[in-house]
Amino acid sequence: MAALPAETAIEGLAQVFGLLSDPGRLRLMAALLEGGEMCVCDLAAACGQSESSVSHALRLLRLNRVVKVRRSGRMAYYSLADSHVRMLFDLGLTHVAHDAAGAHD
Amino acid sequence: MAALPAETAIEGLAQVFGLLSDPGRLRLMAALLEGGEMCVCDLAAACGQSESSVSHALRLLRLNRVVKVRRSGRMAYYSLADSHVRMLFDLGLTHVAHDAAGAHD
DNA sequence: CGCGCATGTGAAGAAACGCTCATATGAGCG
DNA sequence: CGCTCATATGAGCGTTTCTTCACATGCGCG
Repeated sequence: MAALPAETAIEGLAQVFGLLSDPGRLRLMAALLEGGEMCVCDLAAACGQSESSVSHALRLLRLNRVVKVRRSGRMAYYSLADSHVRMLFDLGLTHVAHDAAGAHD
Repeated sequence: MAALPAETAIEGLAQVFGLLSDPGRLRLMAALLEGGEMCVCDLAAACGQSESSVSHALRLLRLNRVVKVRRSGRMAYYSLADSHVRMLFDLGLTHVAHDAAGAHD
């Protein structure tokens, strides 16, 4: 990684932030931040989404190592894979708060 | 903010991360992180985008207080509004690096 | 003082995204 | 053993988002 590592990095960043740009996925992550570990149906109920869309969303998050899954019988228990999400949340909220306080469109 | 501040916060977070989910905008922000303050045409040249799309992108970023503008004659010099972007960048890159190292799909 | 460059904006087409419906797999239970 | 529940996946559709083109504004220069 010498010439333009920025290019690959930029693409990766866009992908990661893209995962965080959907309210539905954000709710799932927020629920996991609070609940620690939850199964798909509880997640769906807690976030007010269909189990299908939750499953689709979790697949994306799983493929990007944002969440991890533990299986027990026919249940799948999801949890956050690392602490980056919490930091990203807090940092994002800081900007949102600052933004709302300052001004907006 | 008592009952469900989460809902408003979630929407705000999604919007902020949505701004960061586009490679074009990310490149602009990266250029500003390095260059400090740049005009639209230099930004367009540095990021390999049309001046029009740069102008559109900068408008979004401006409306969300991510960048600020200083006008001098017919030129418009843009710079980052605060340090959140740099922190978000670093944190995002940490996840990308960790993700790439661990595994992916 | 009119022409050109830097920038800003609106509209339209293309592409990406998320949601829902239908269906598949696999585990537990009667 | 067959049925049902929890989850996973694929296809189709509606909506949003990005890019481009065309044109508007405003400053500076000859």
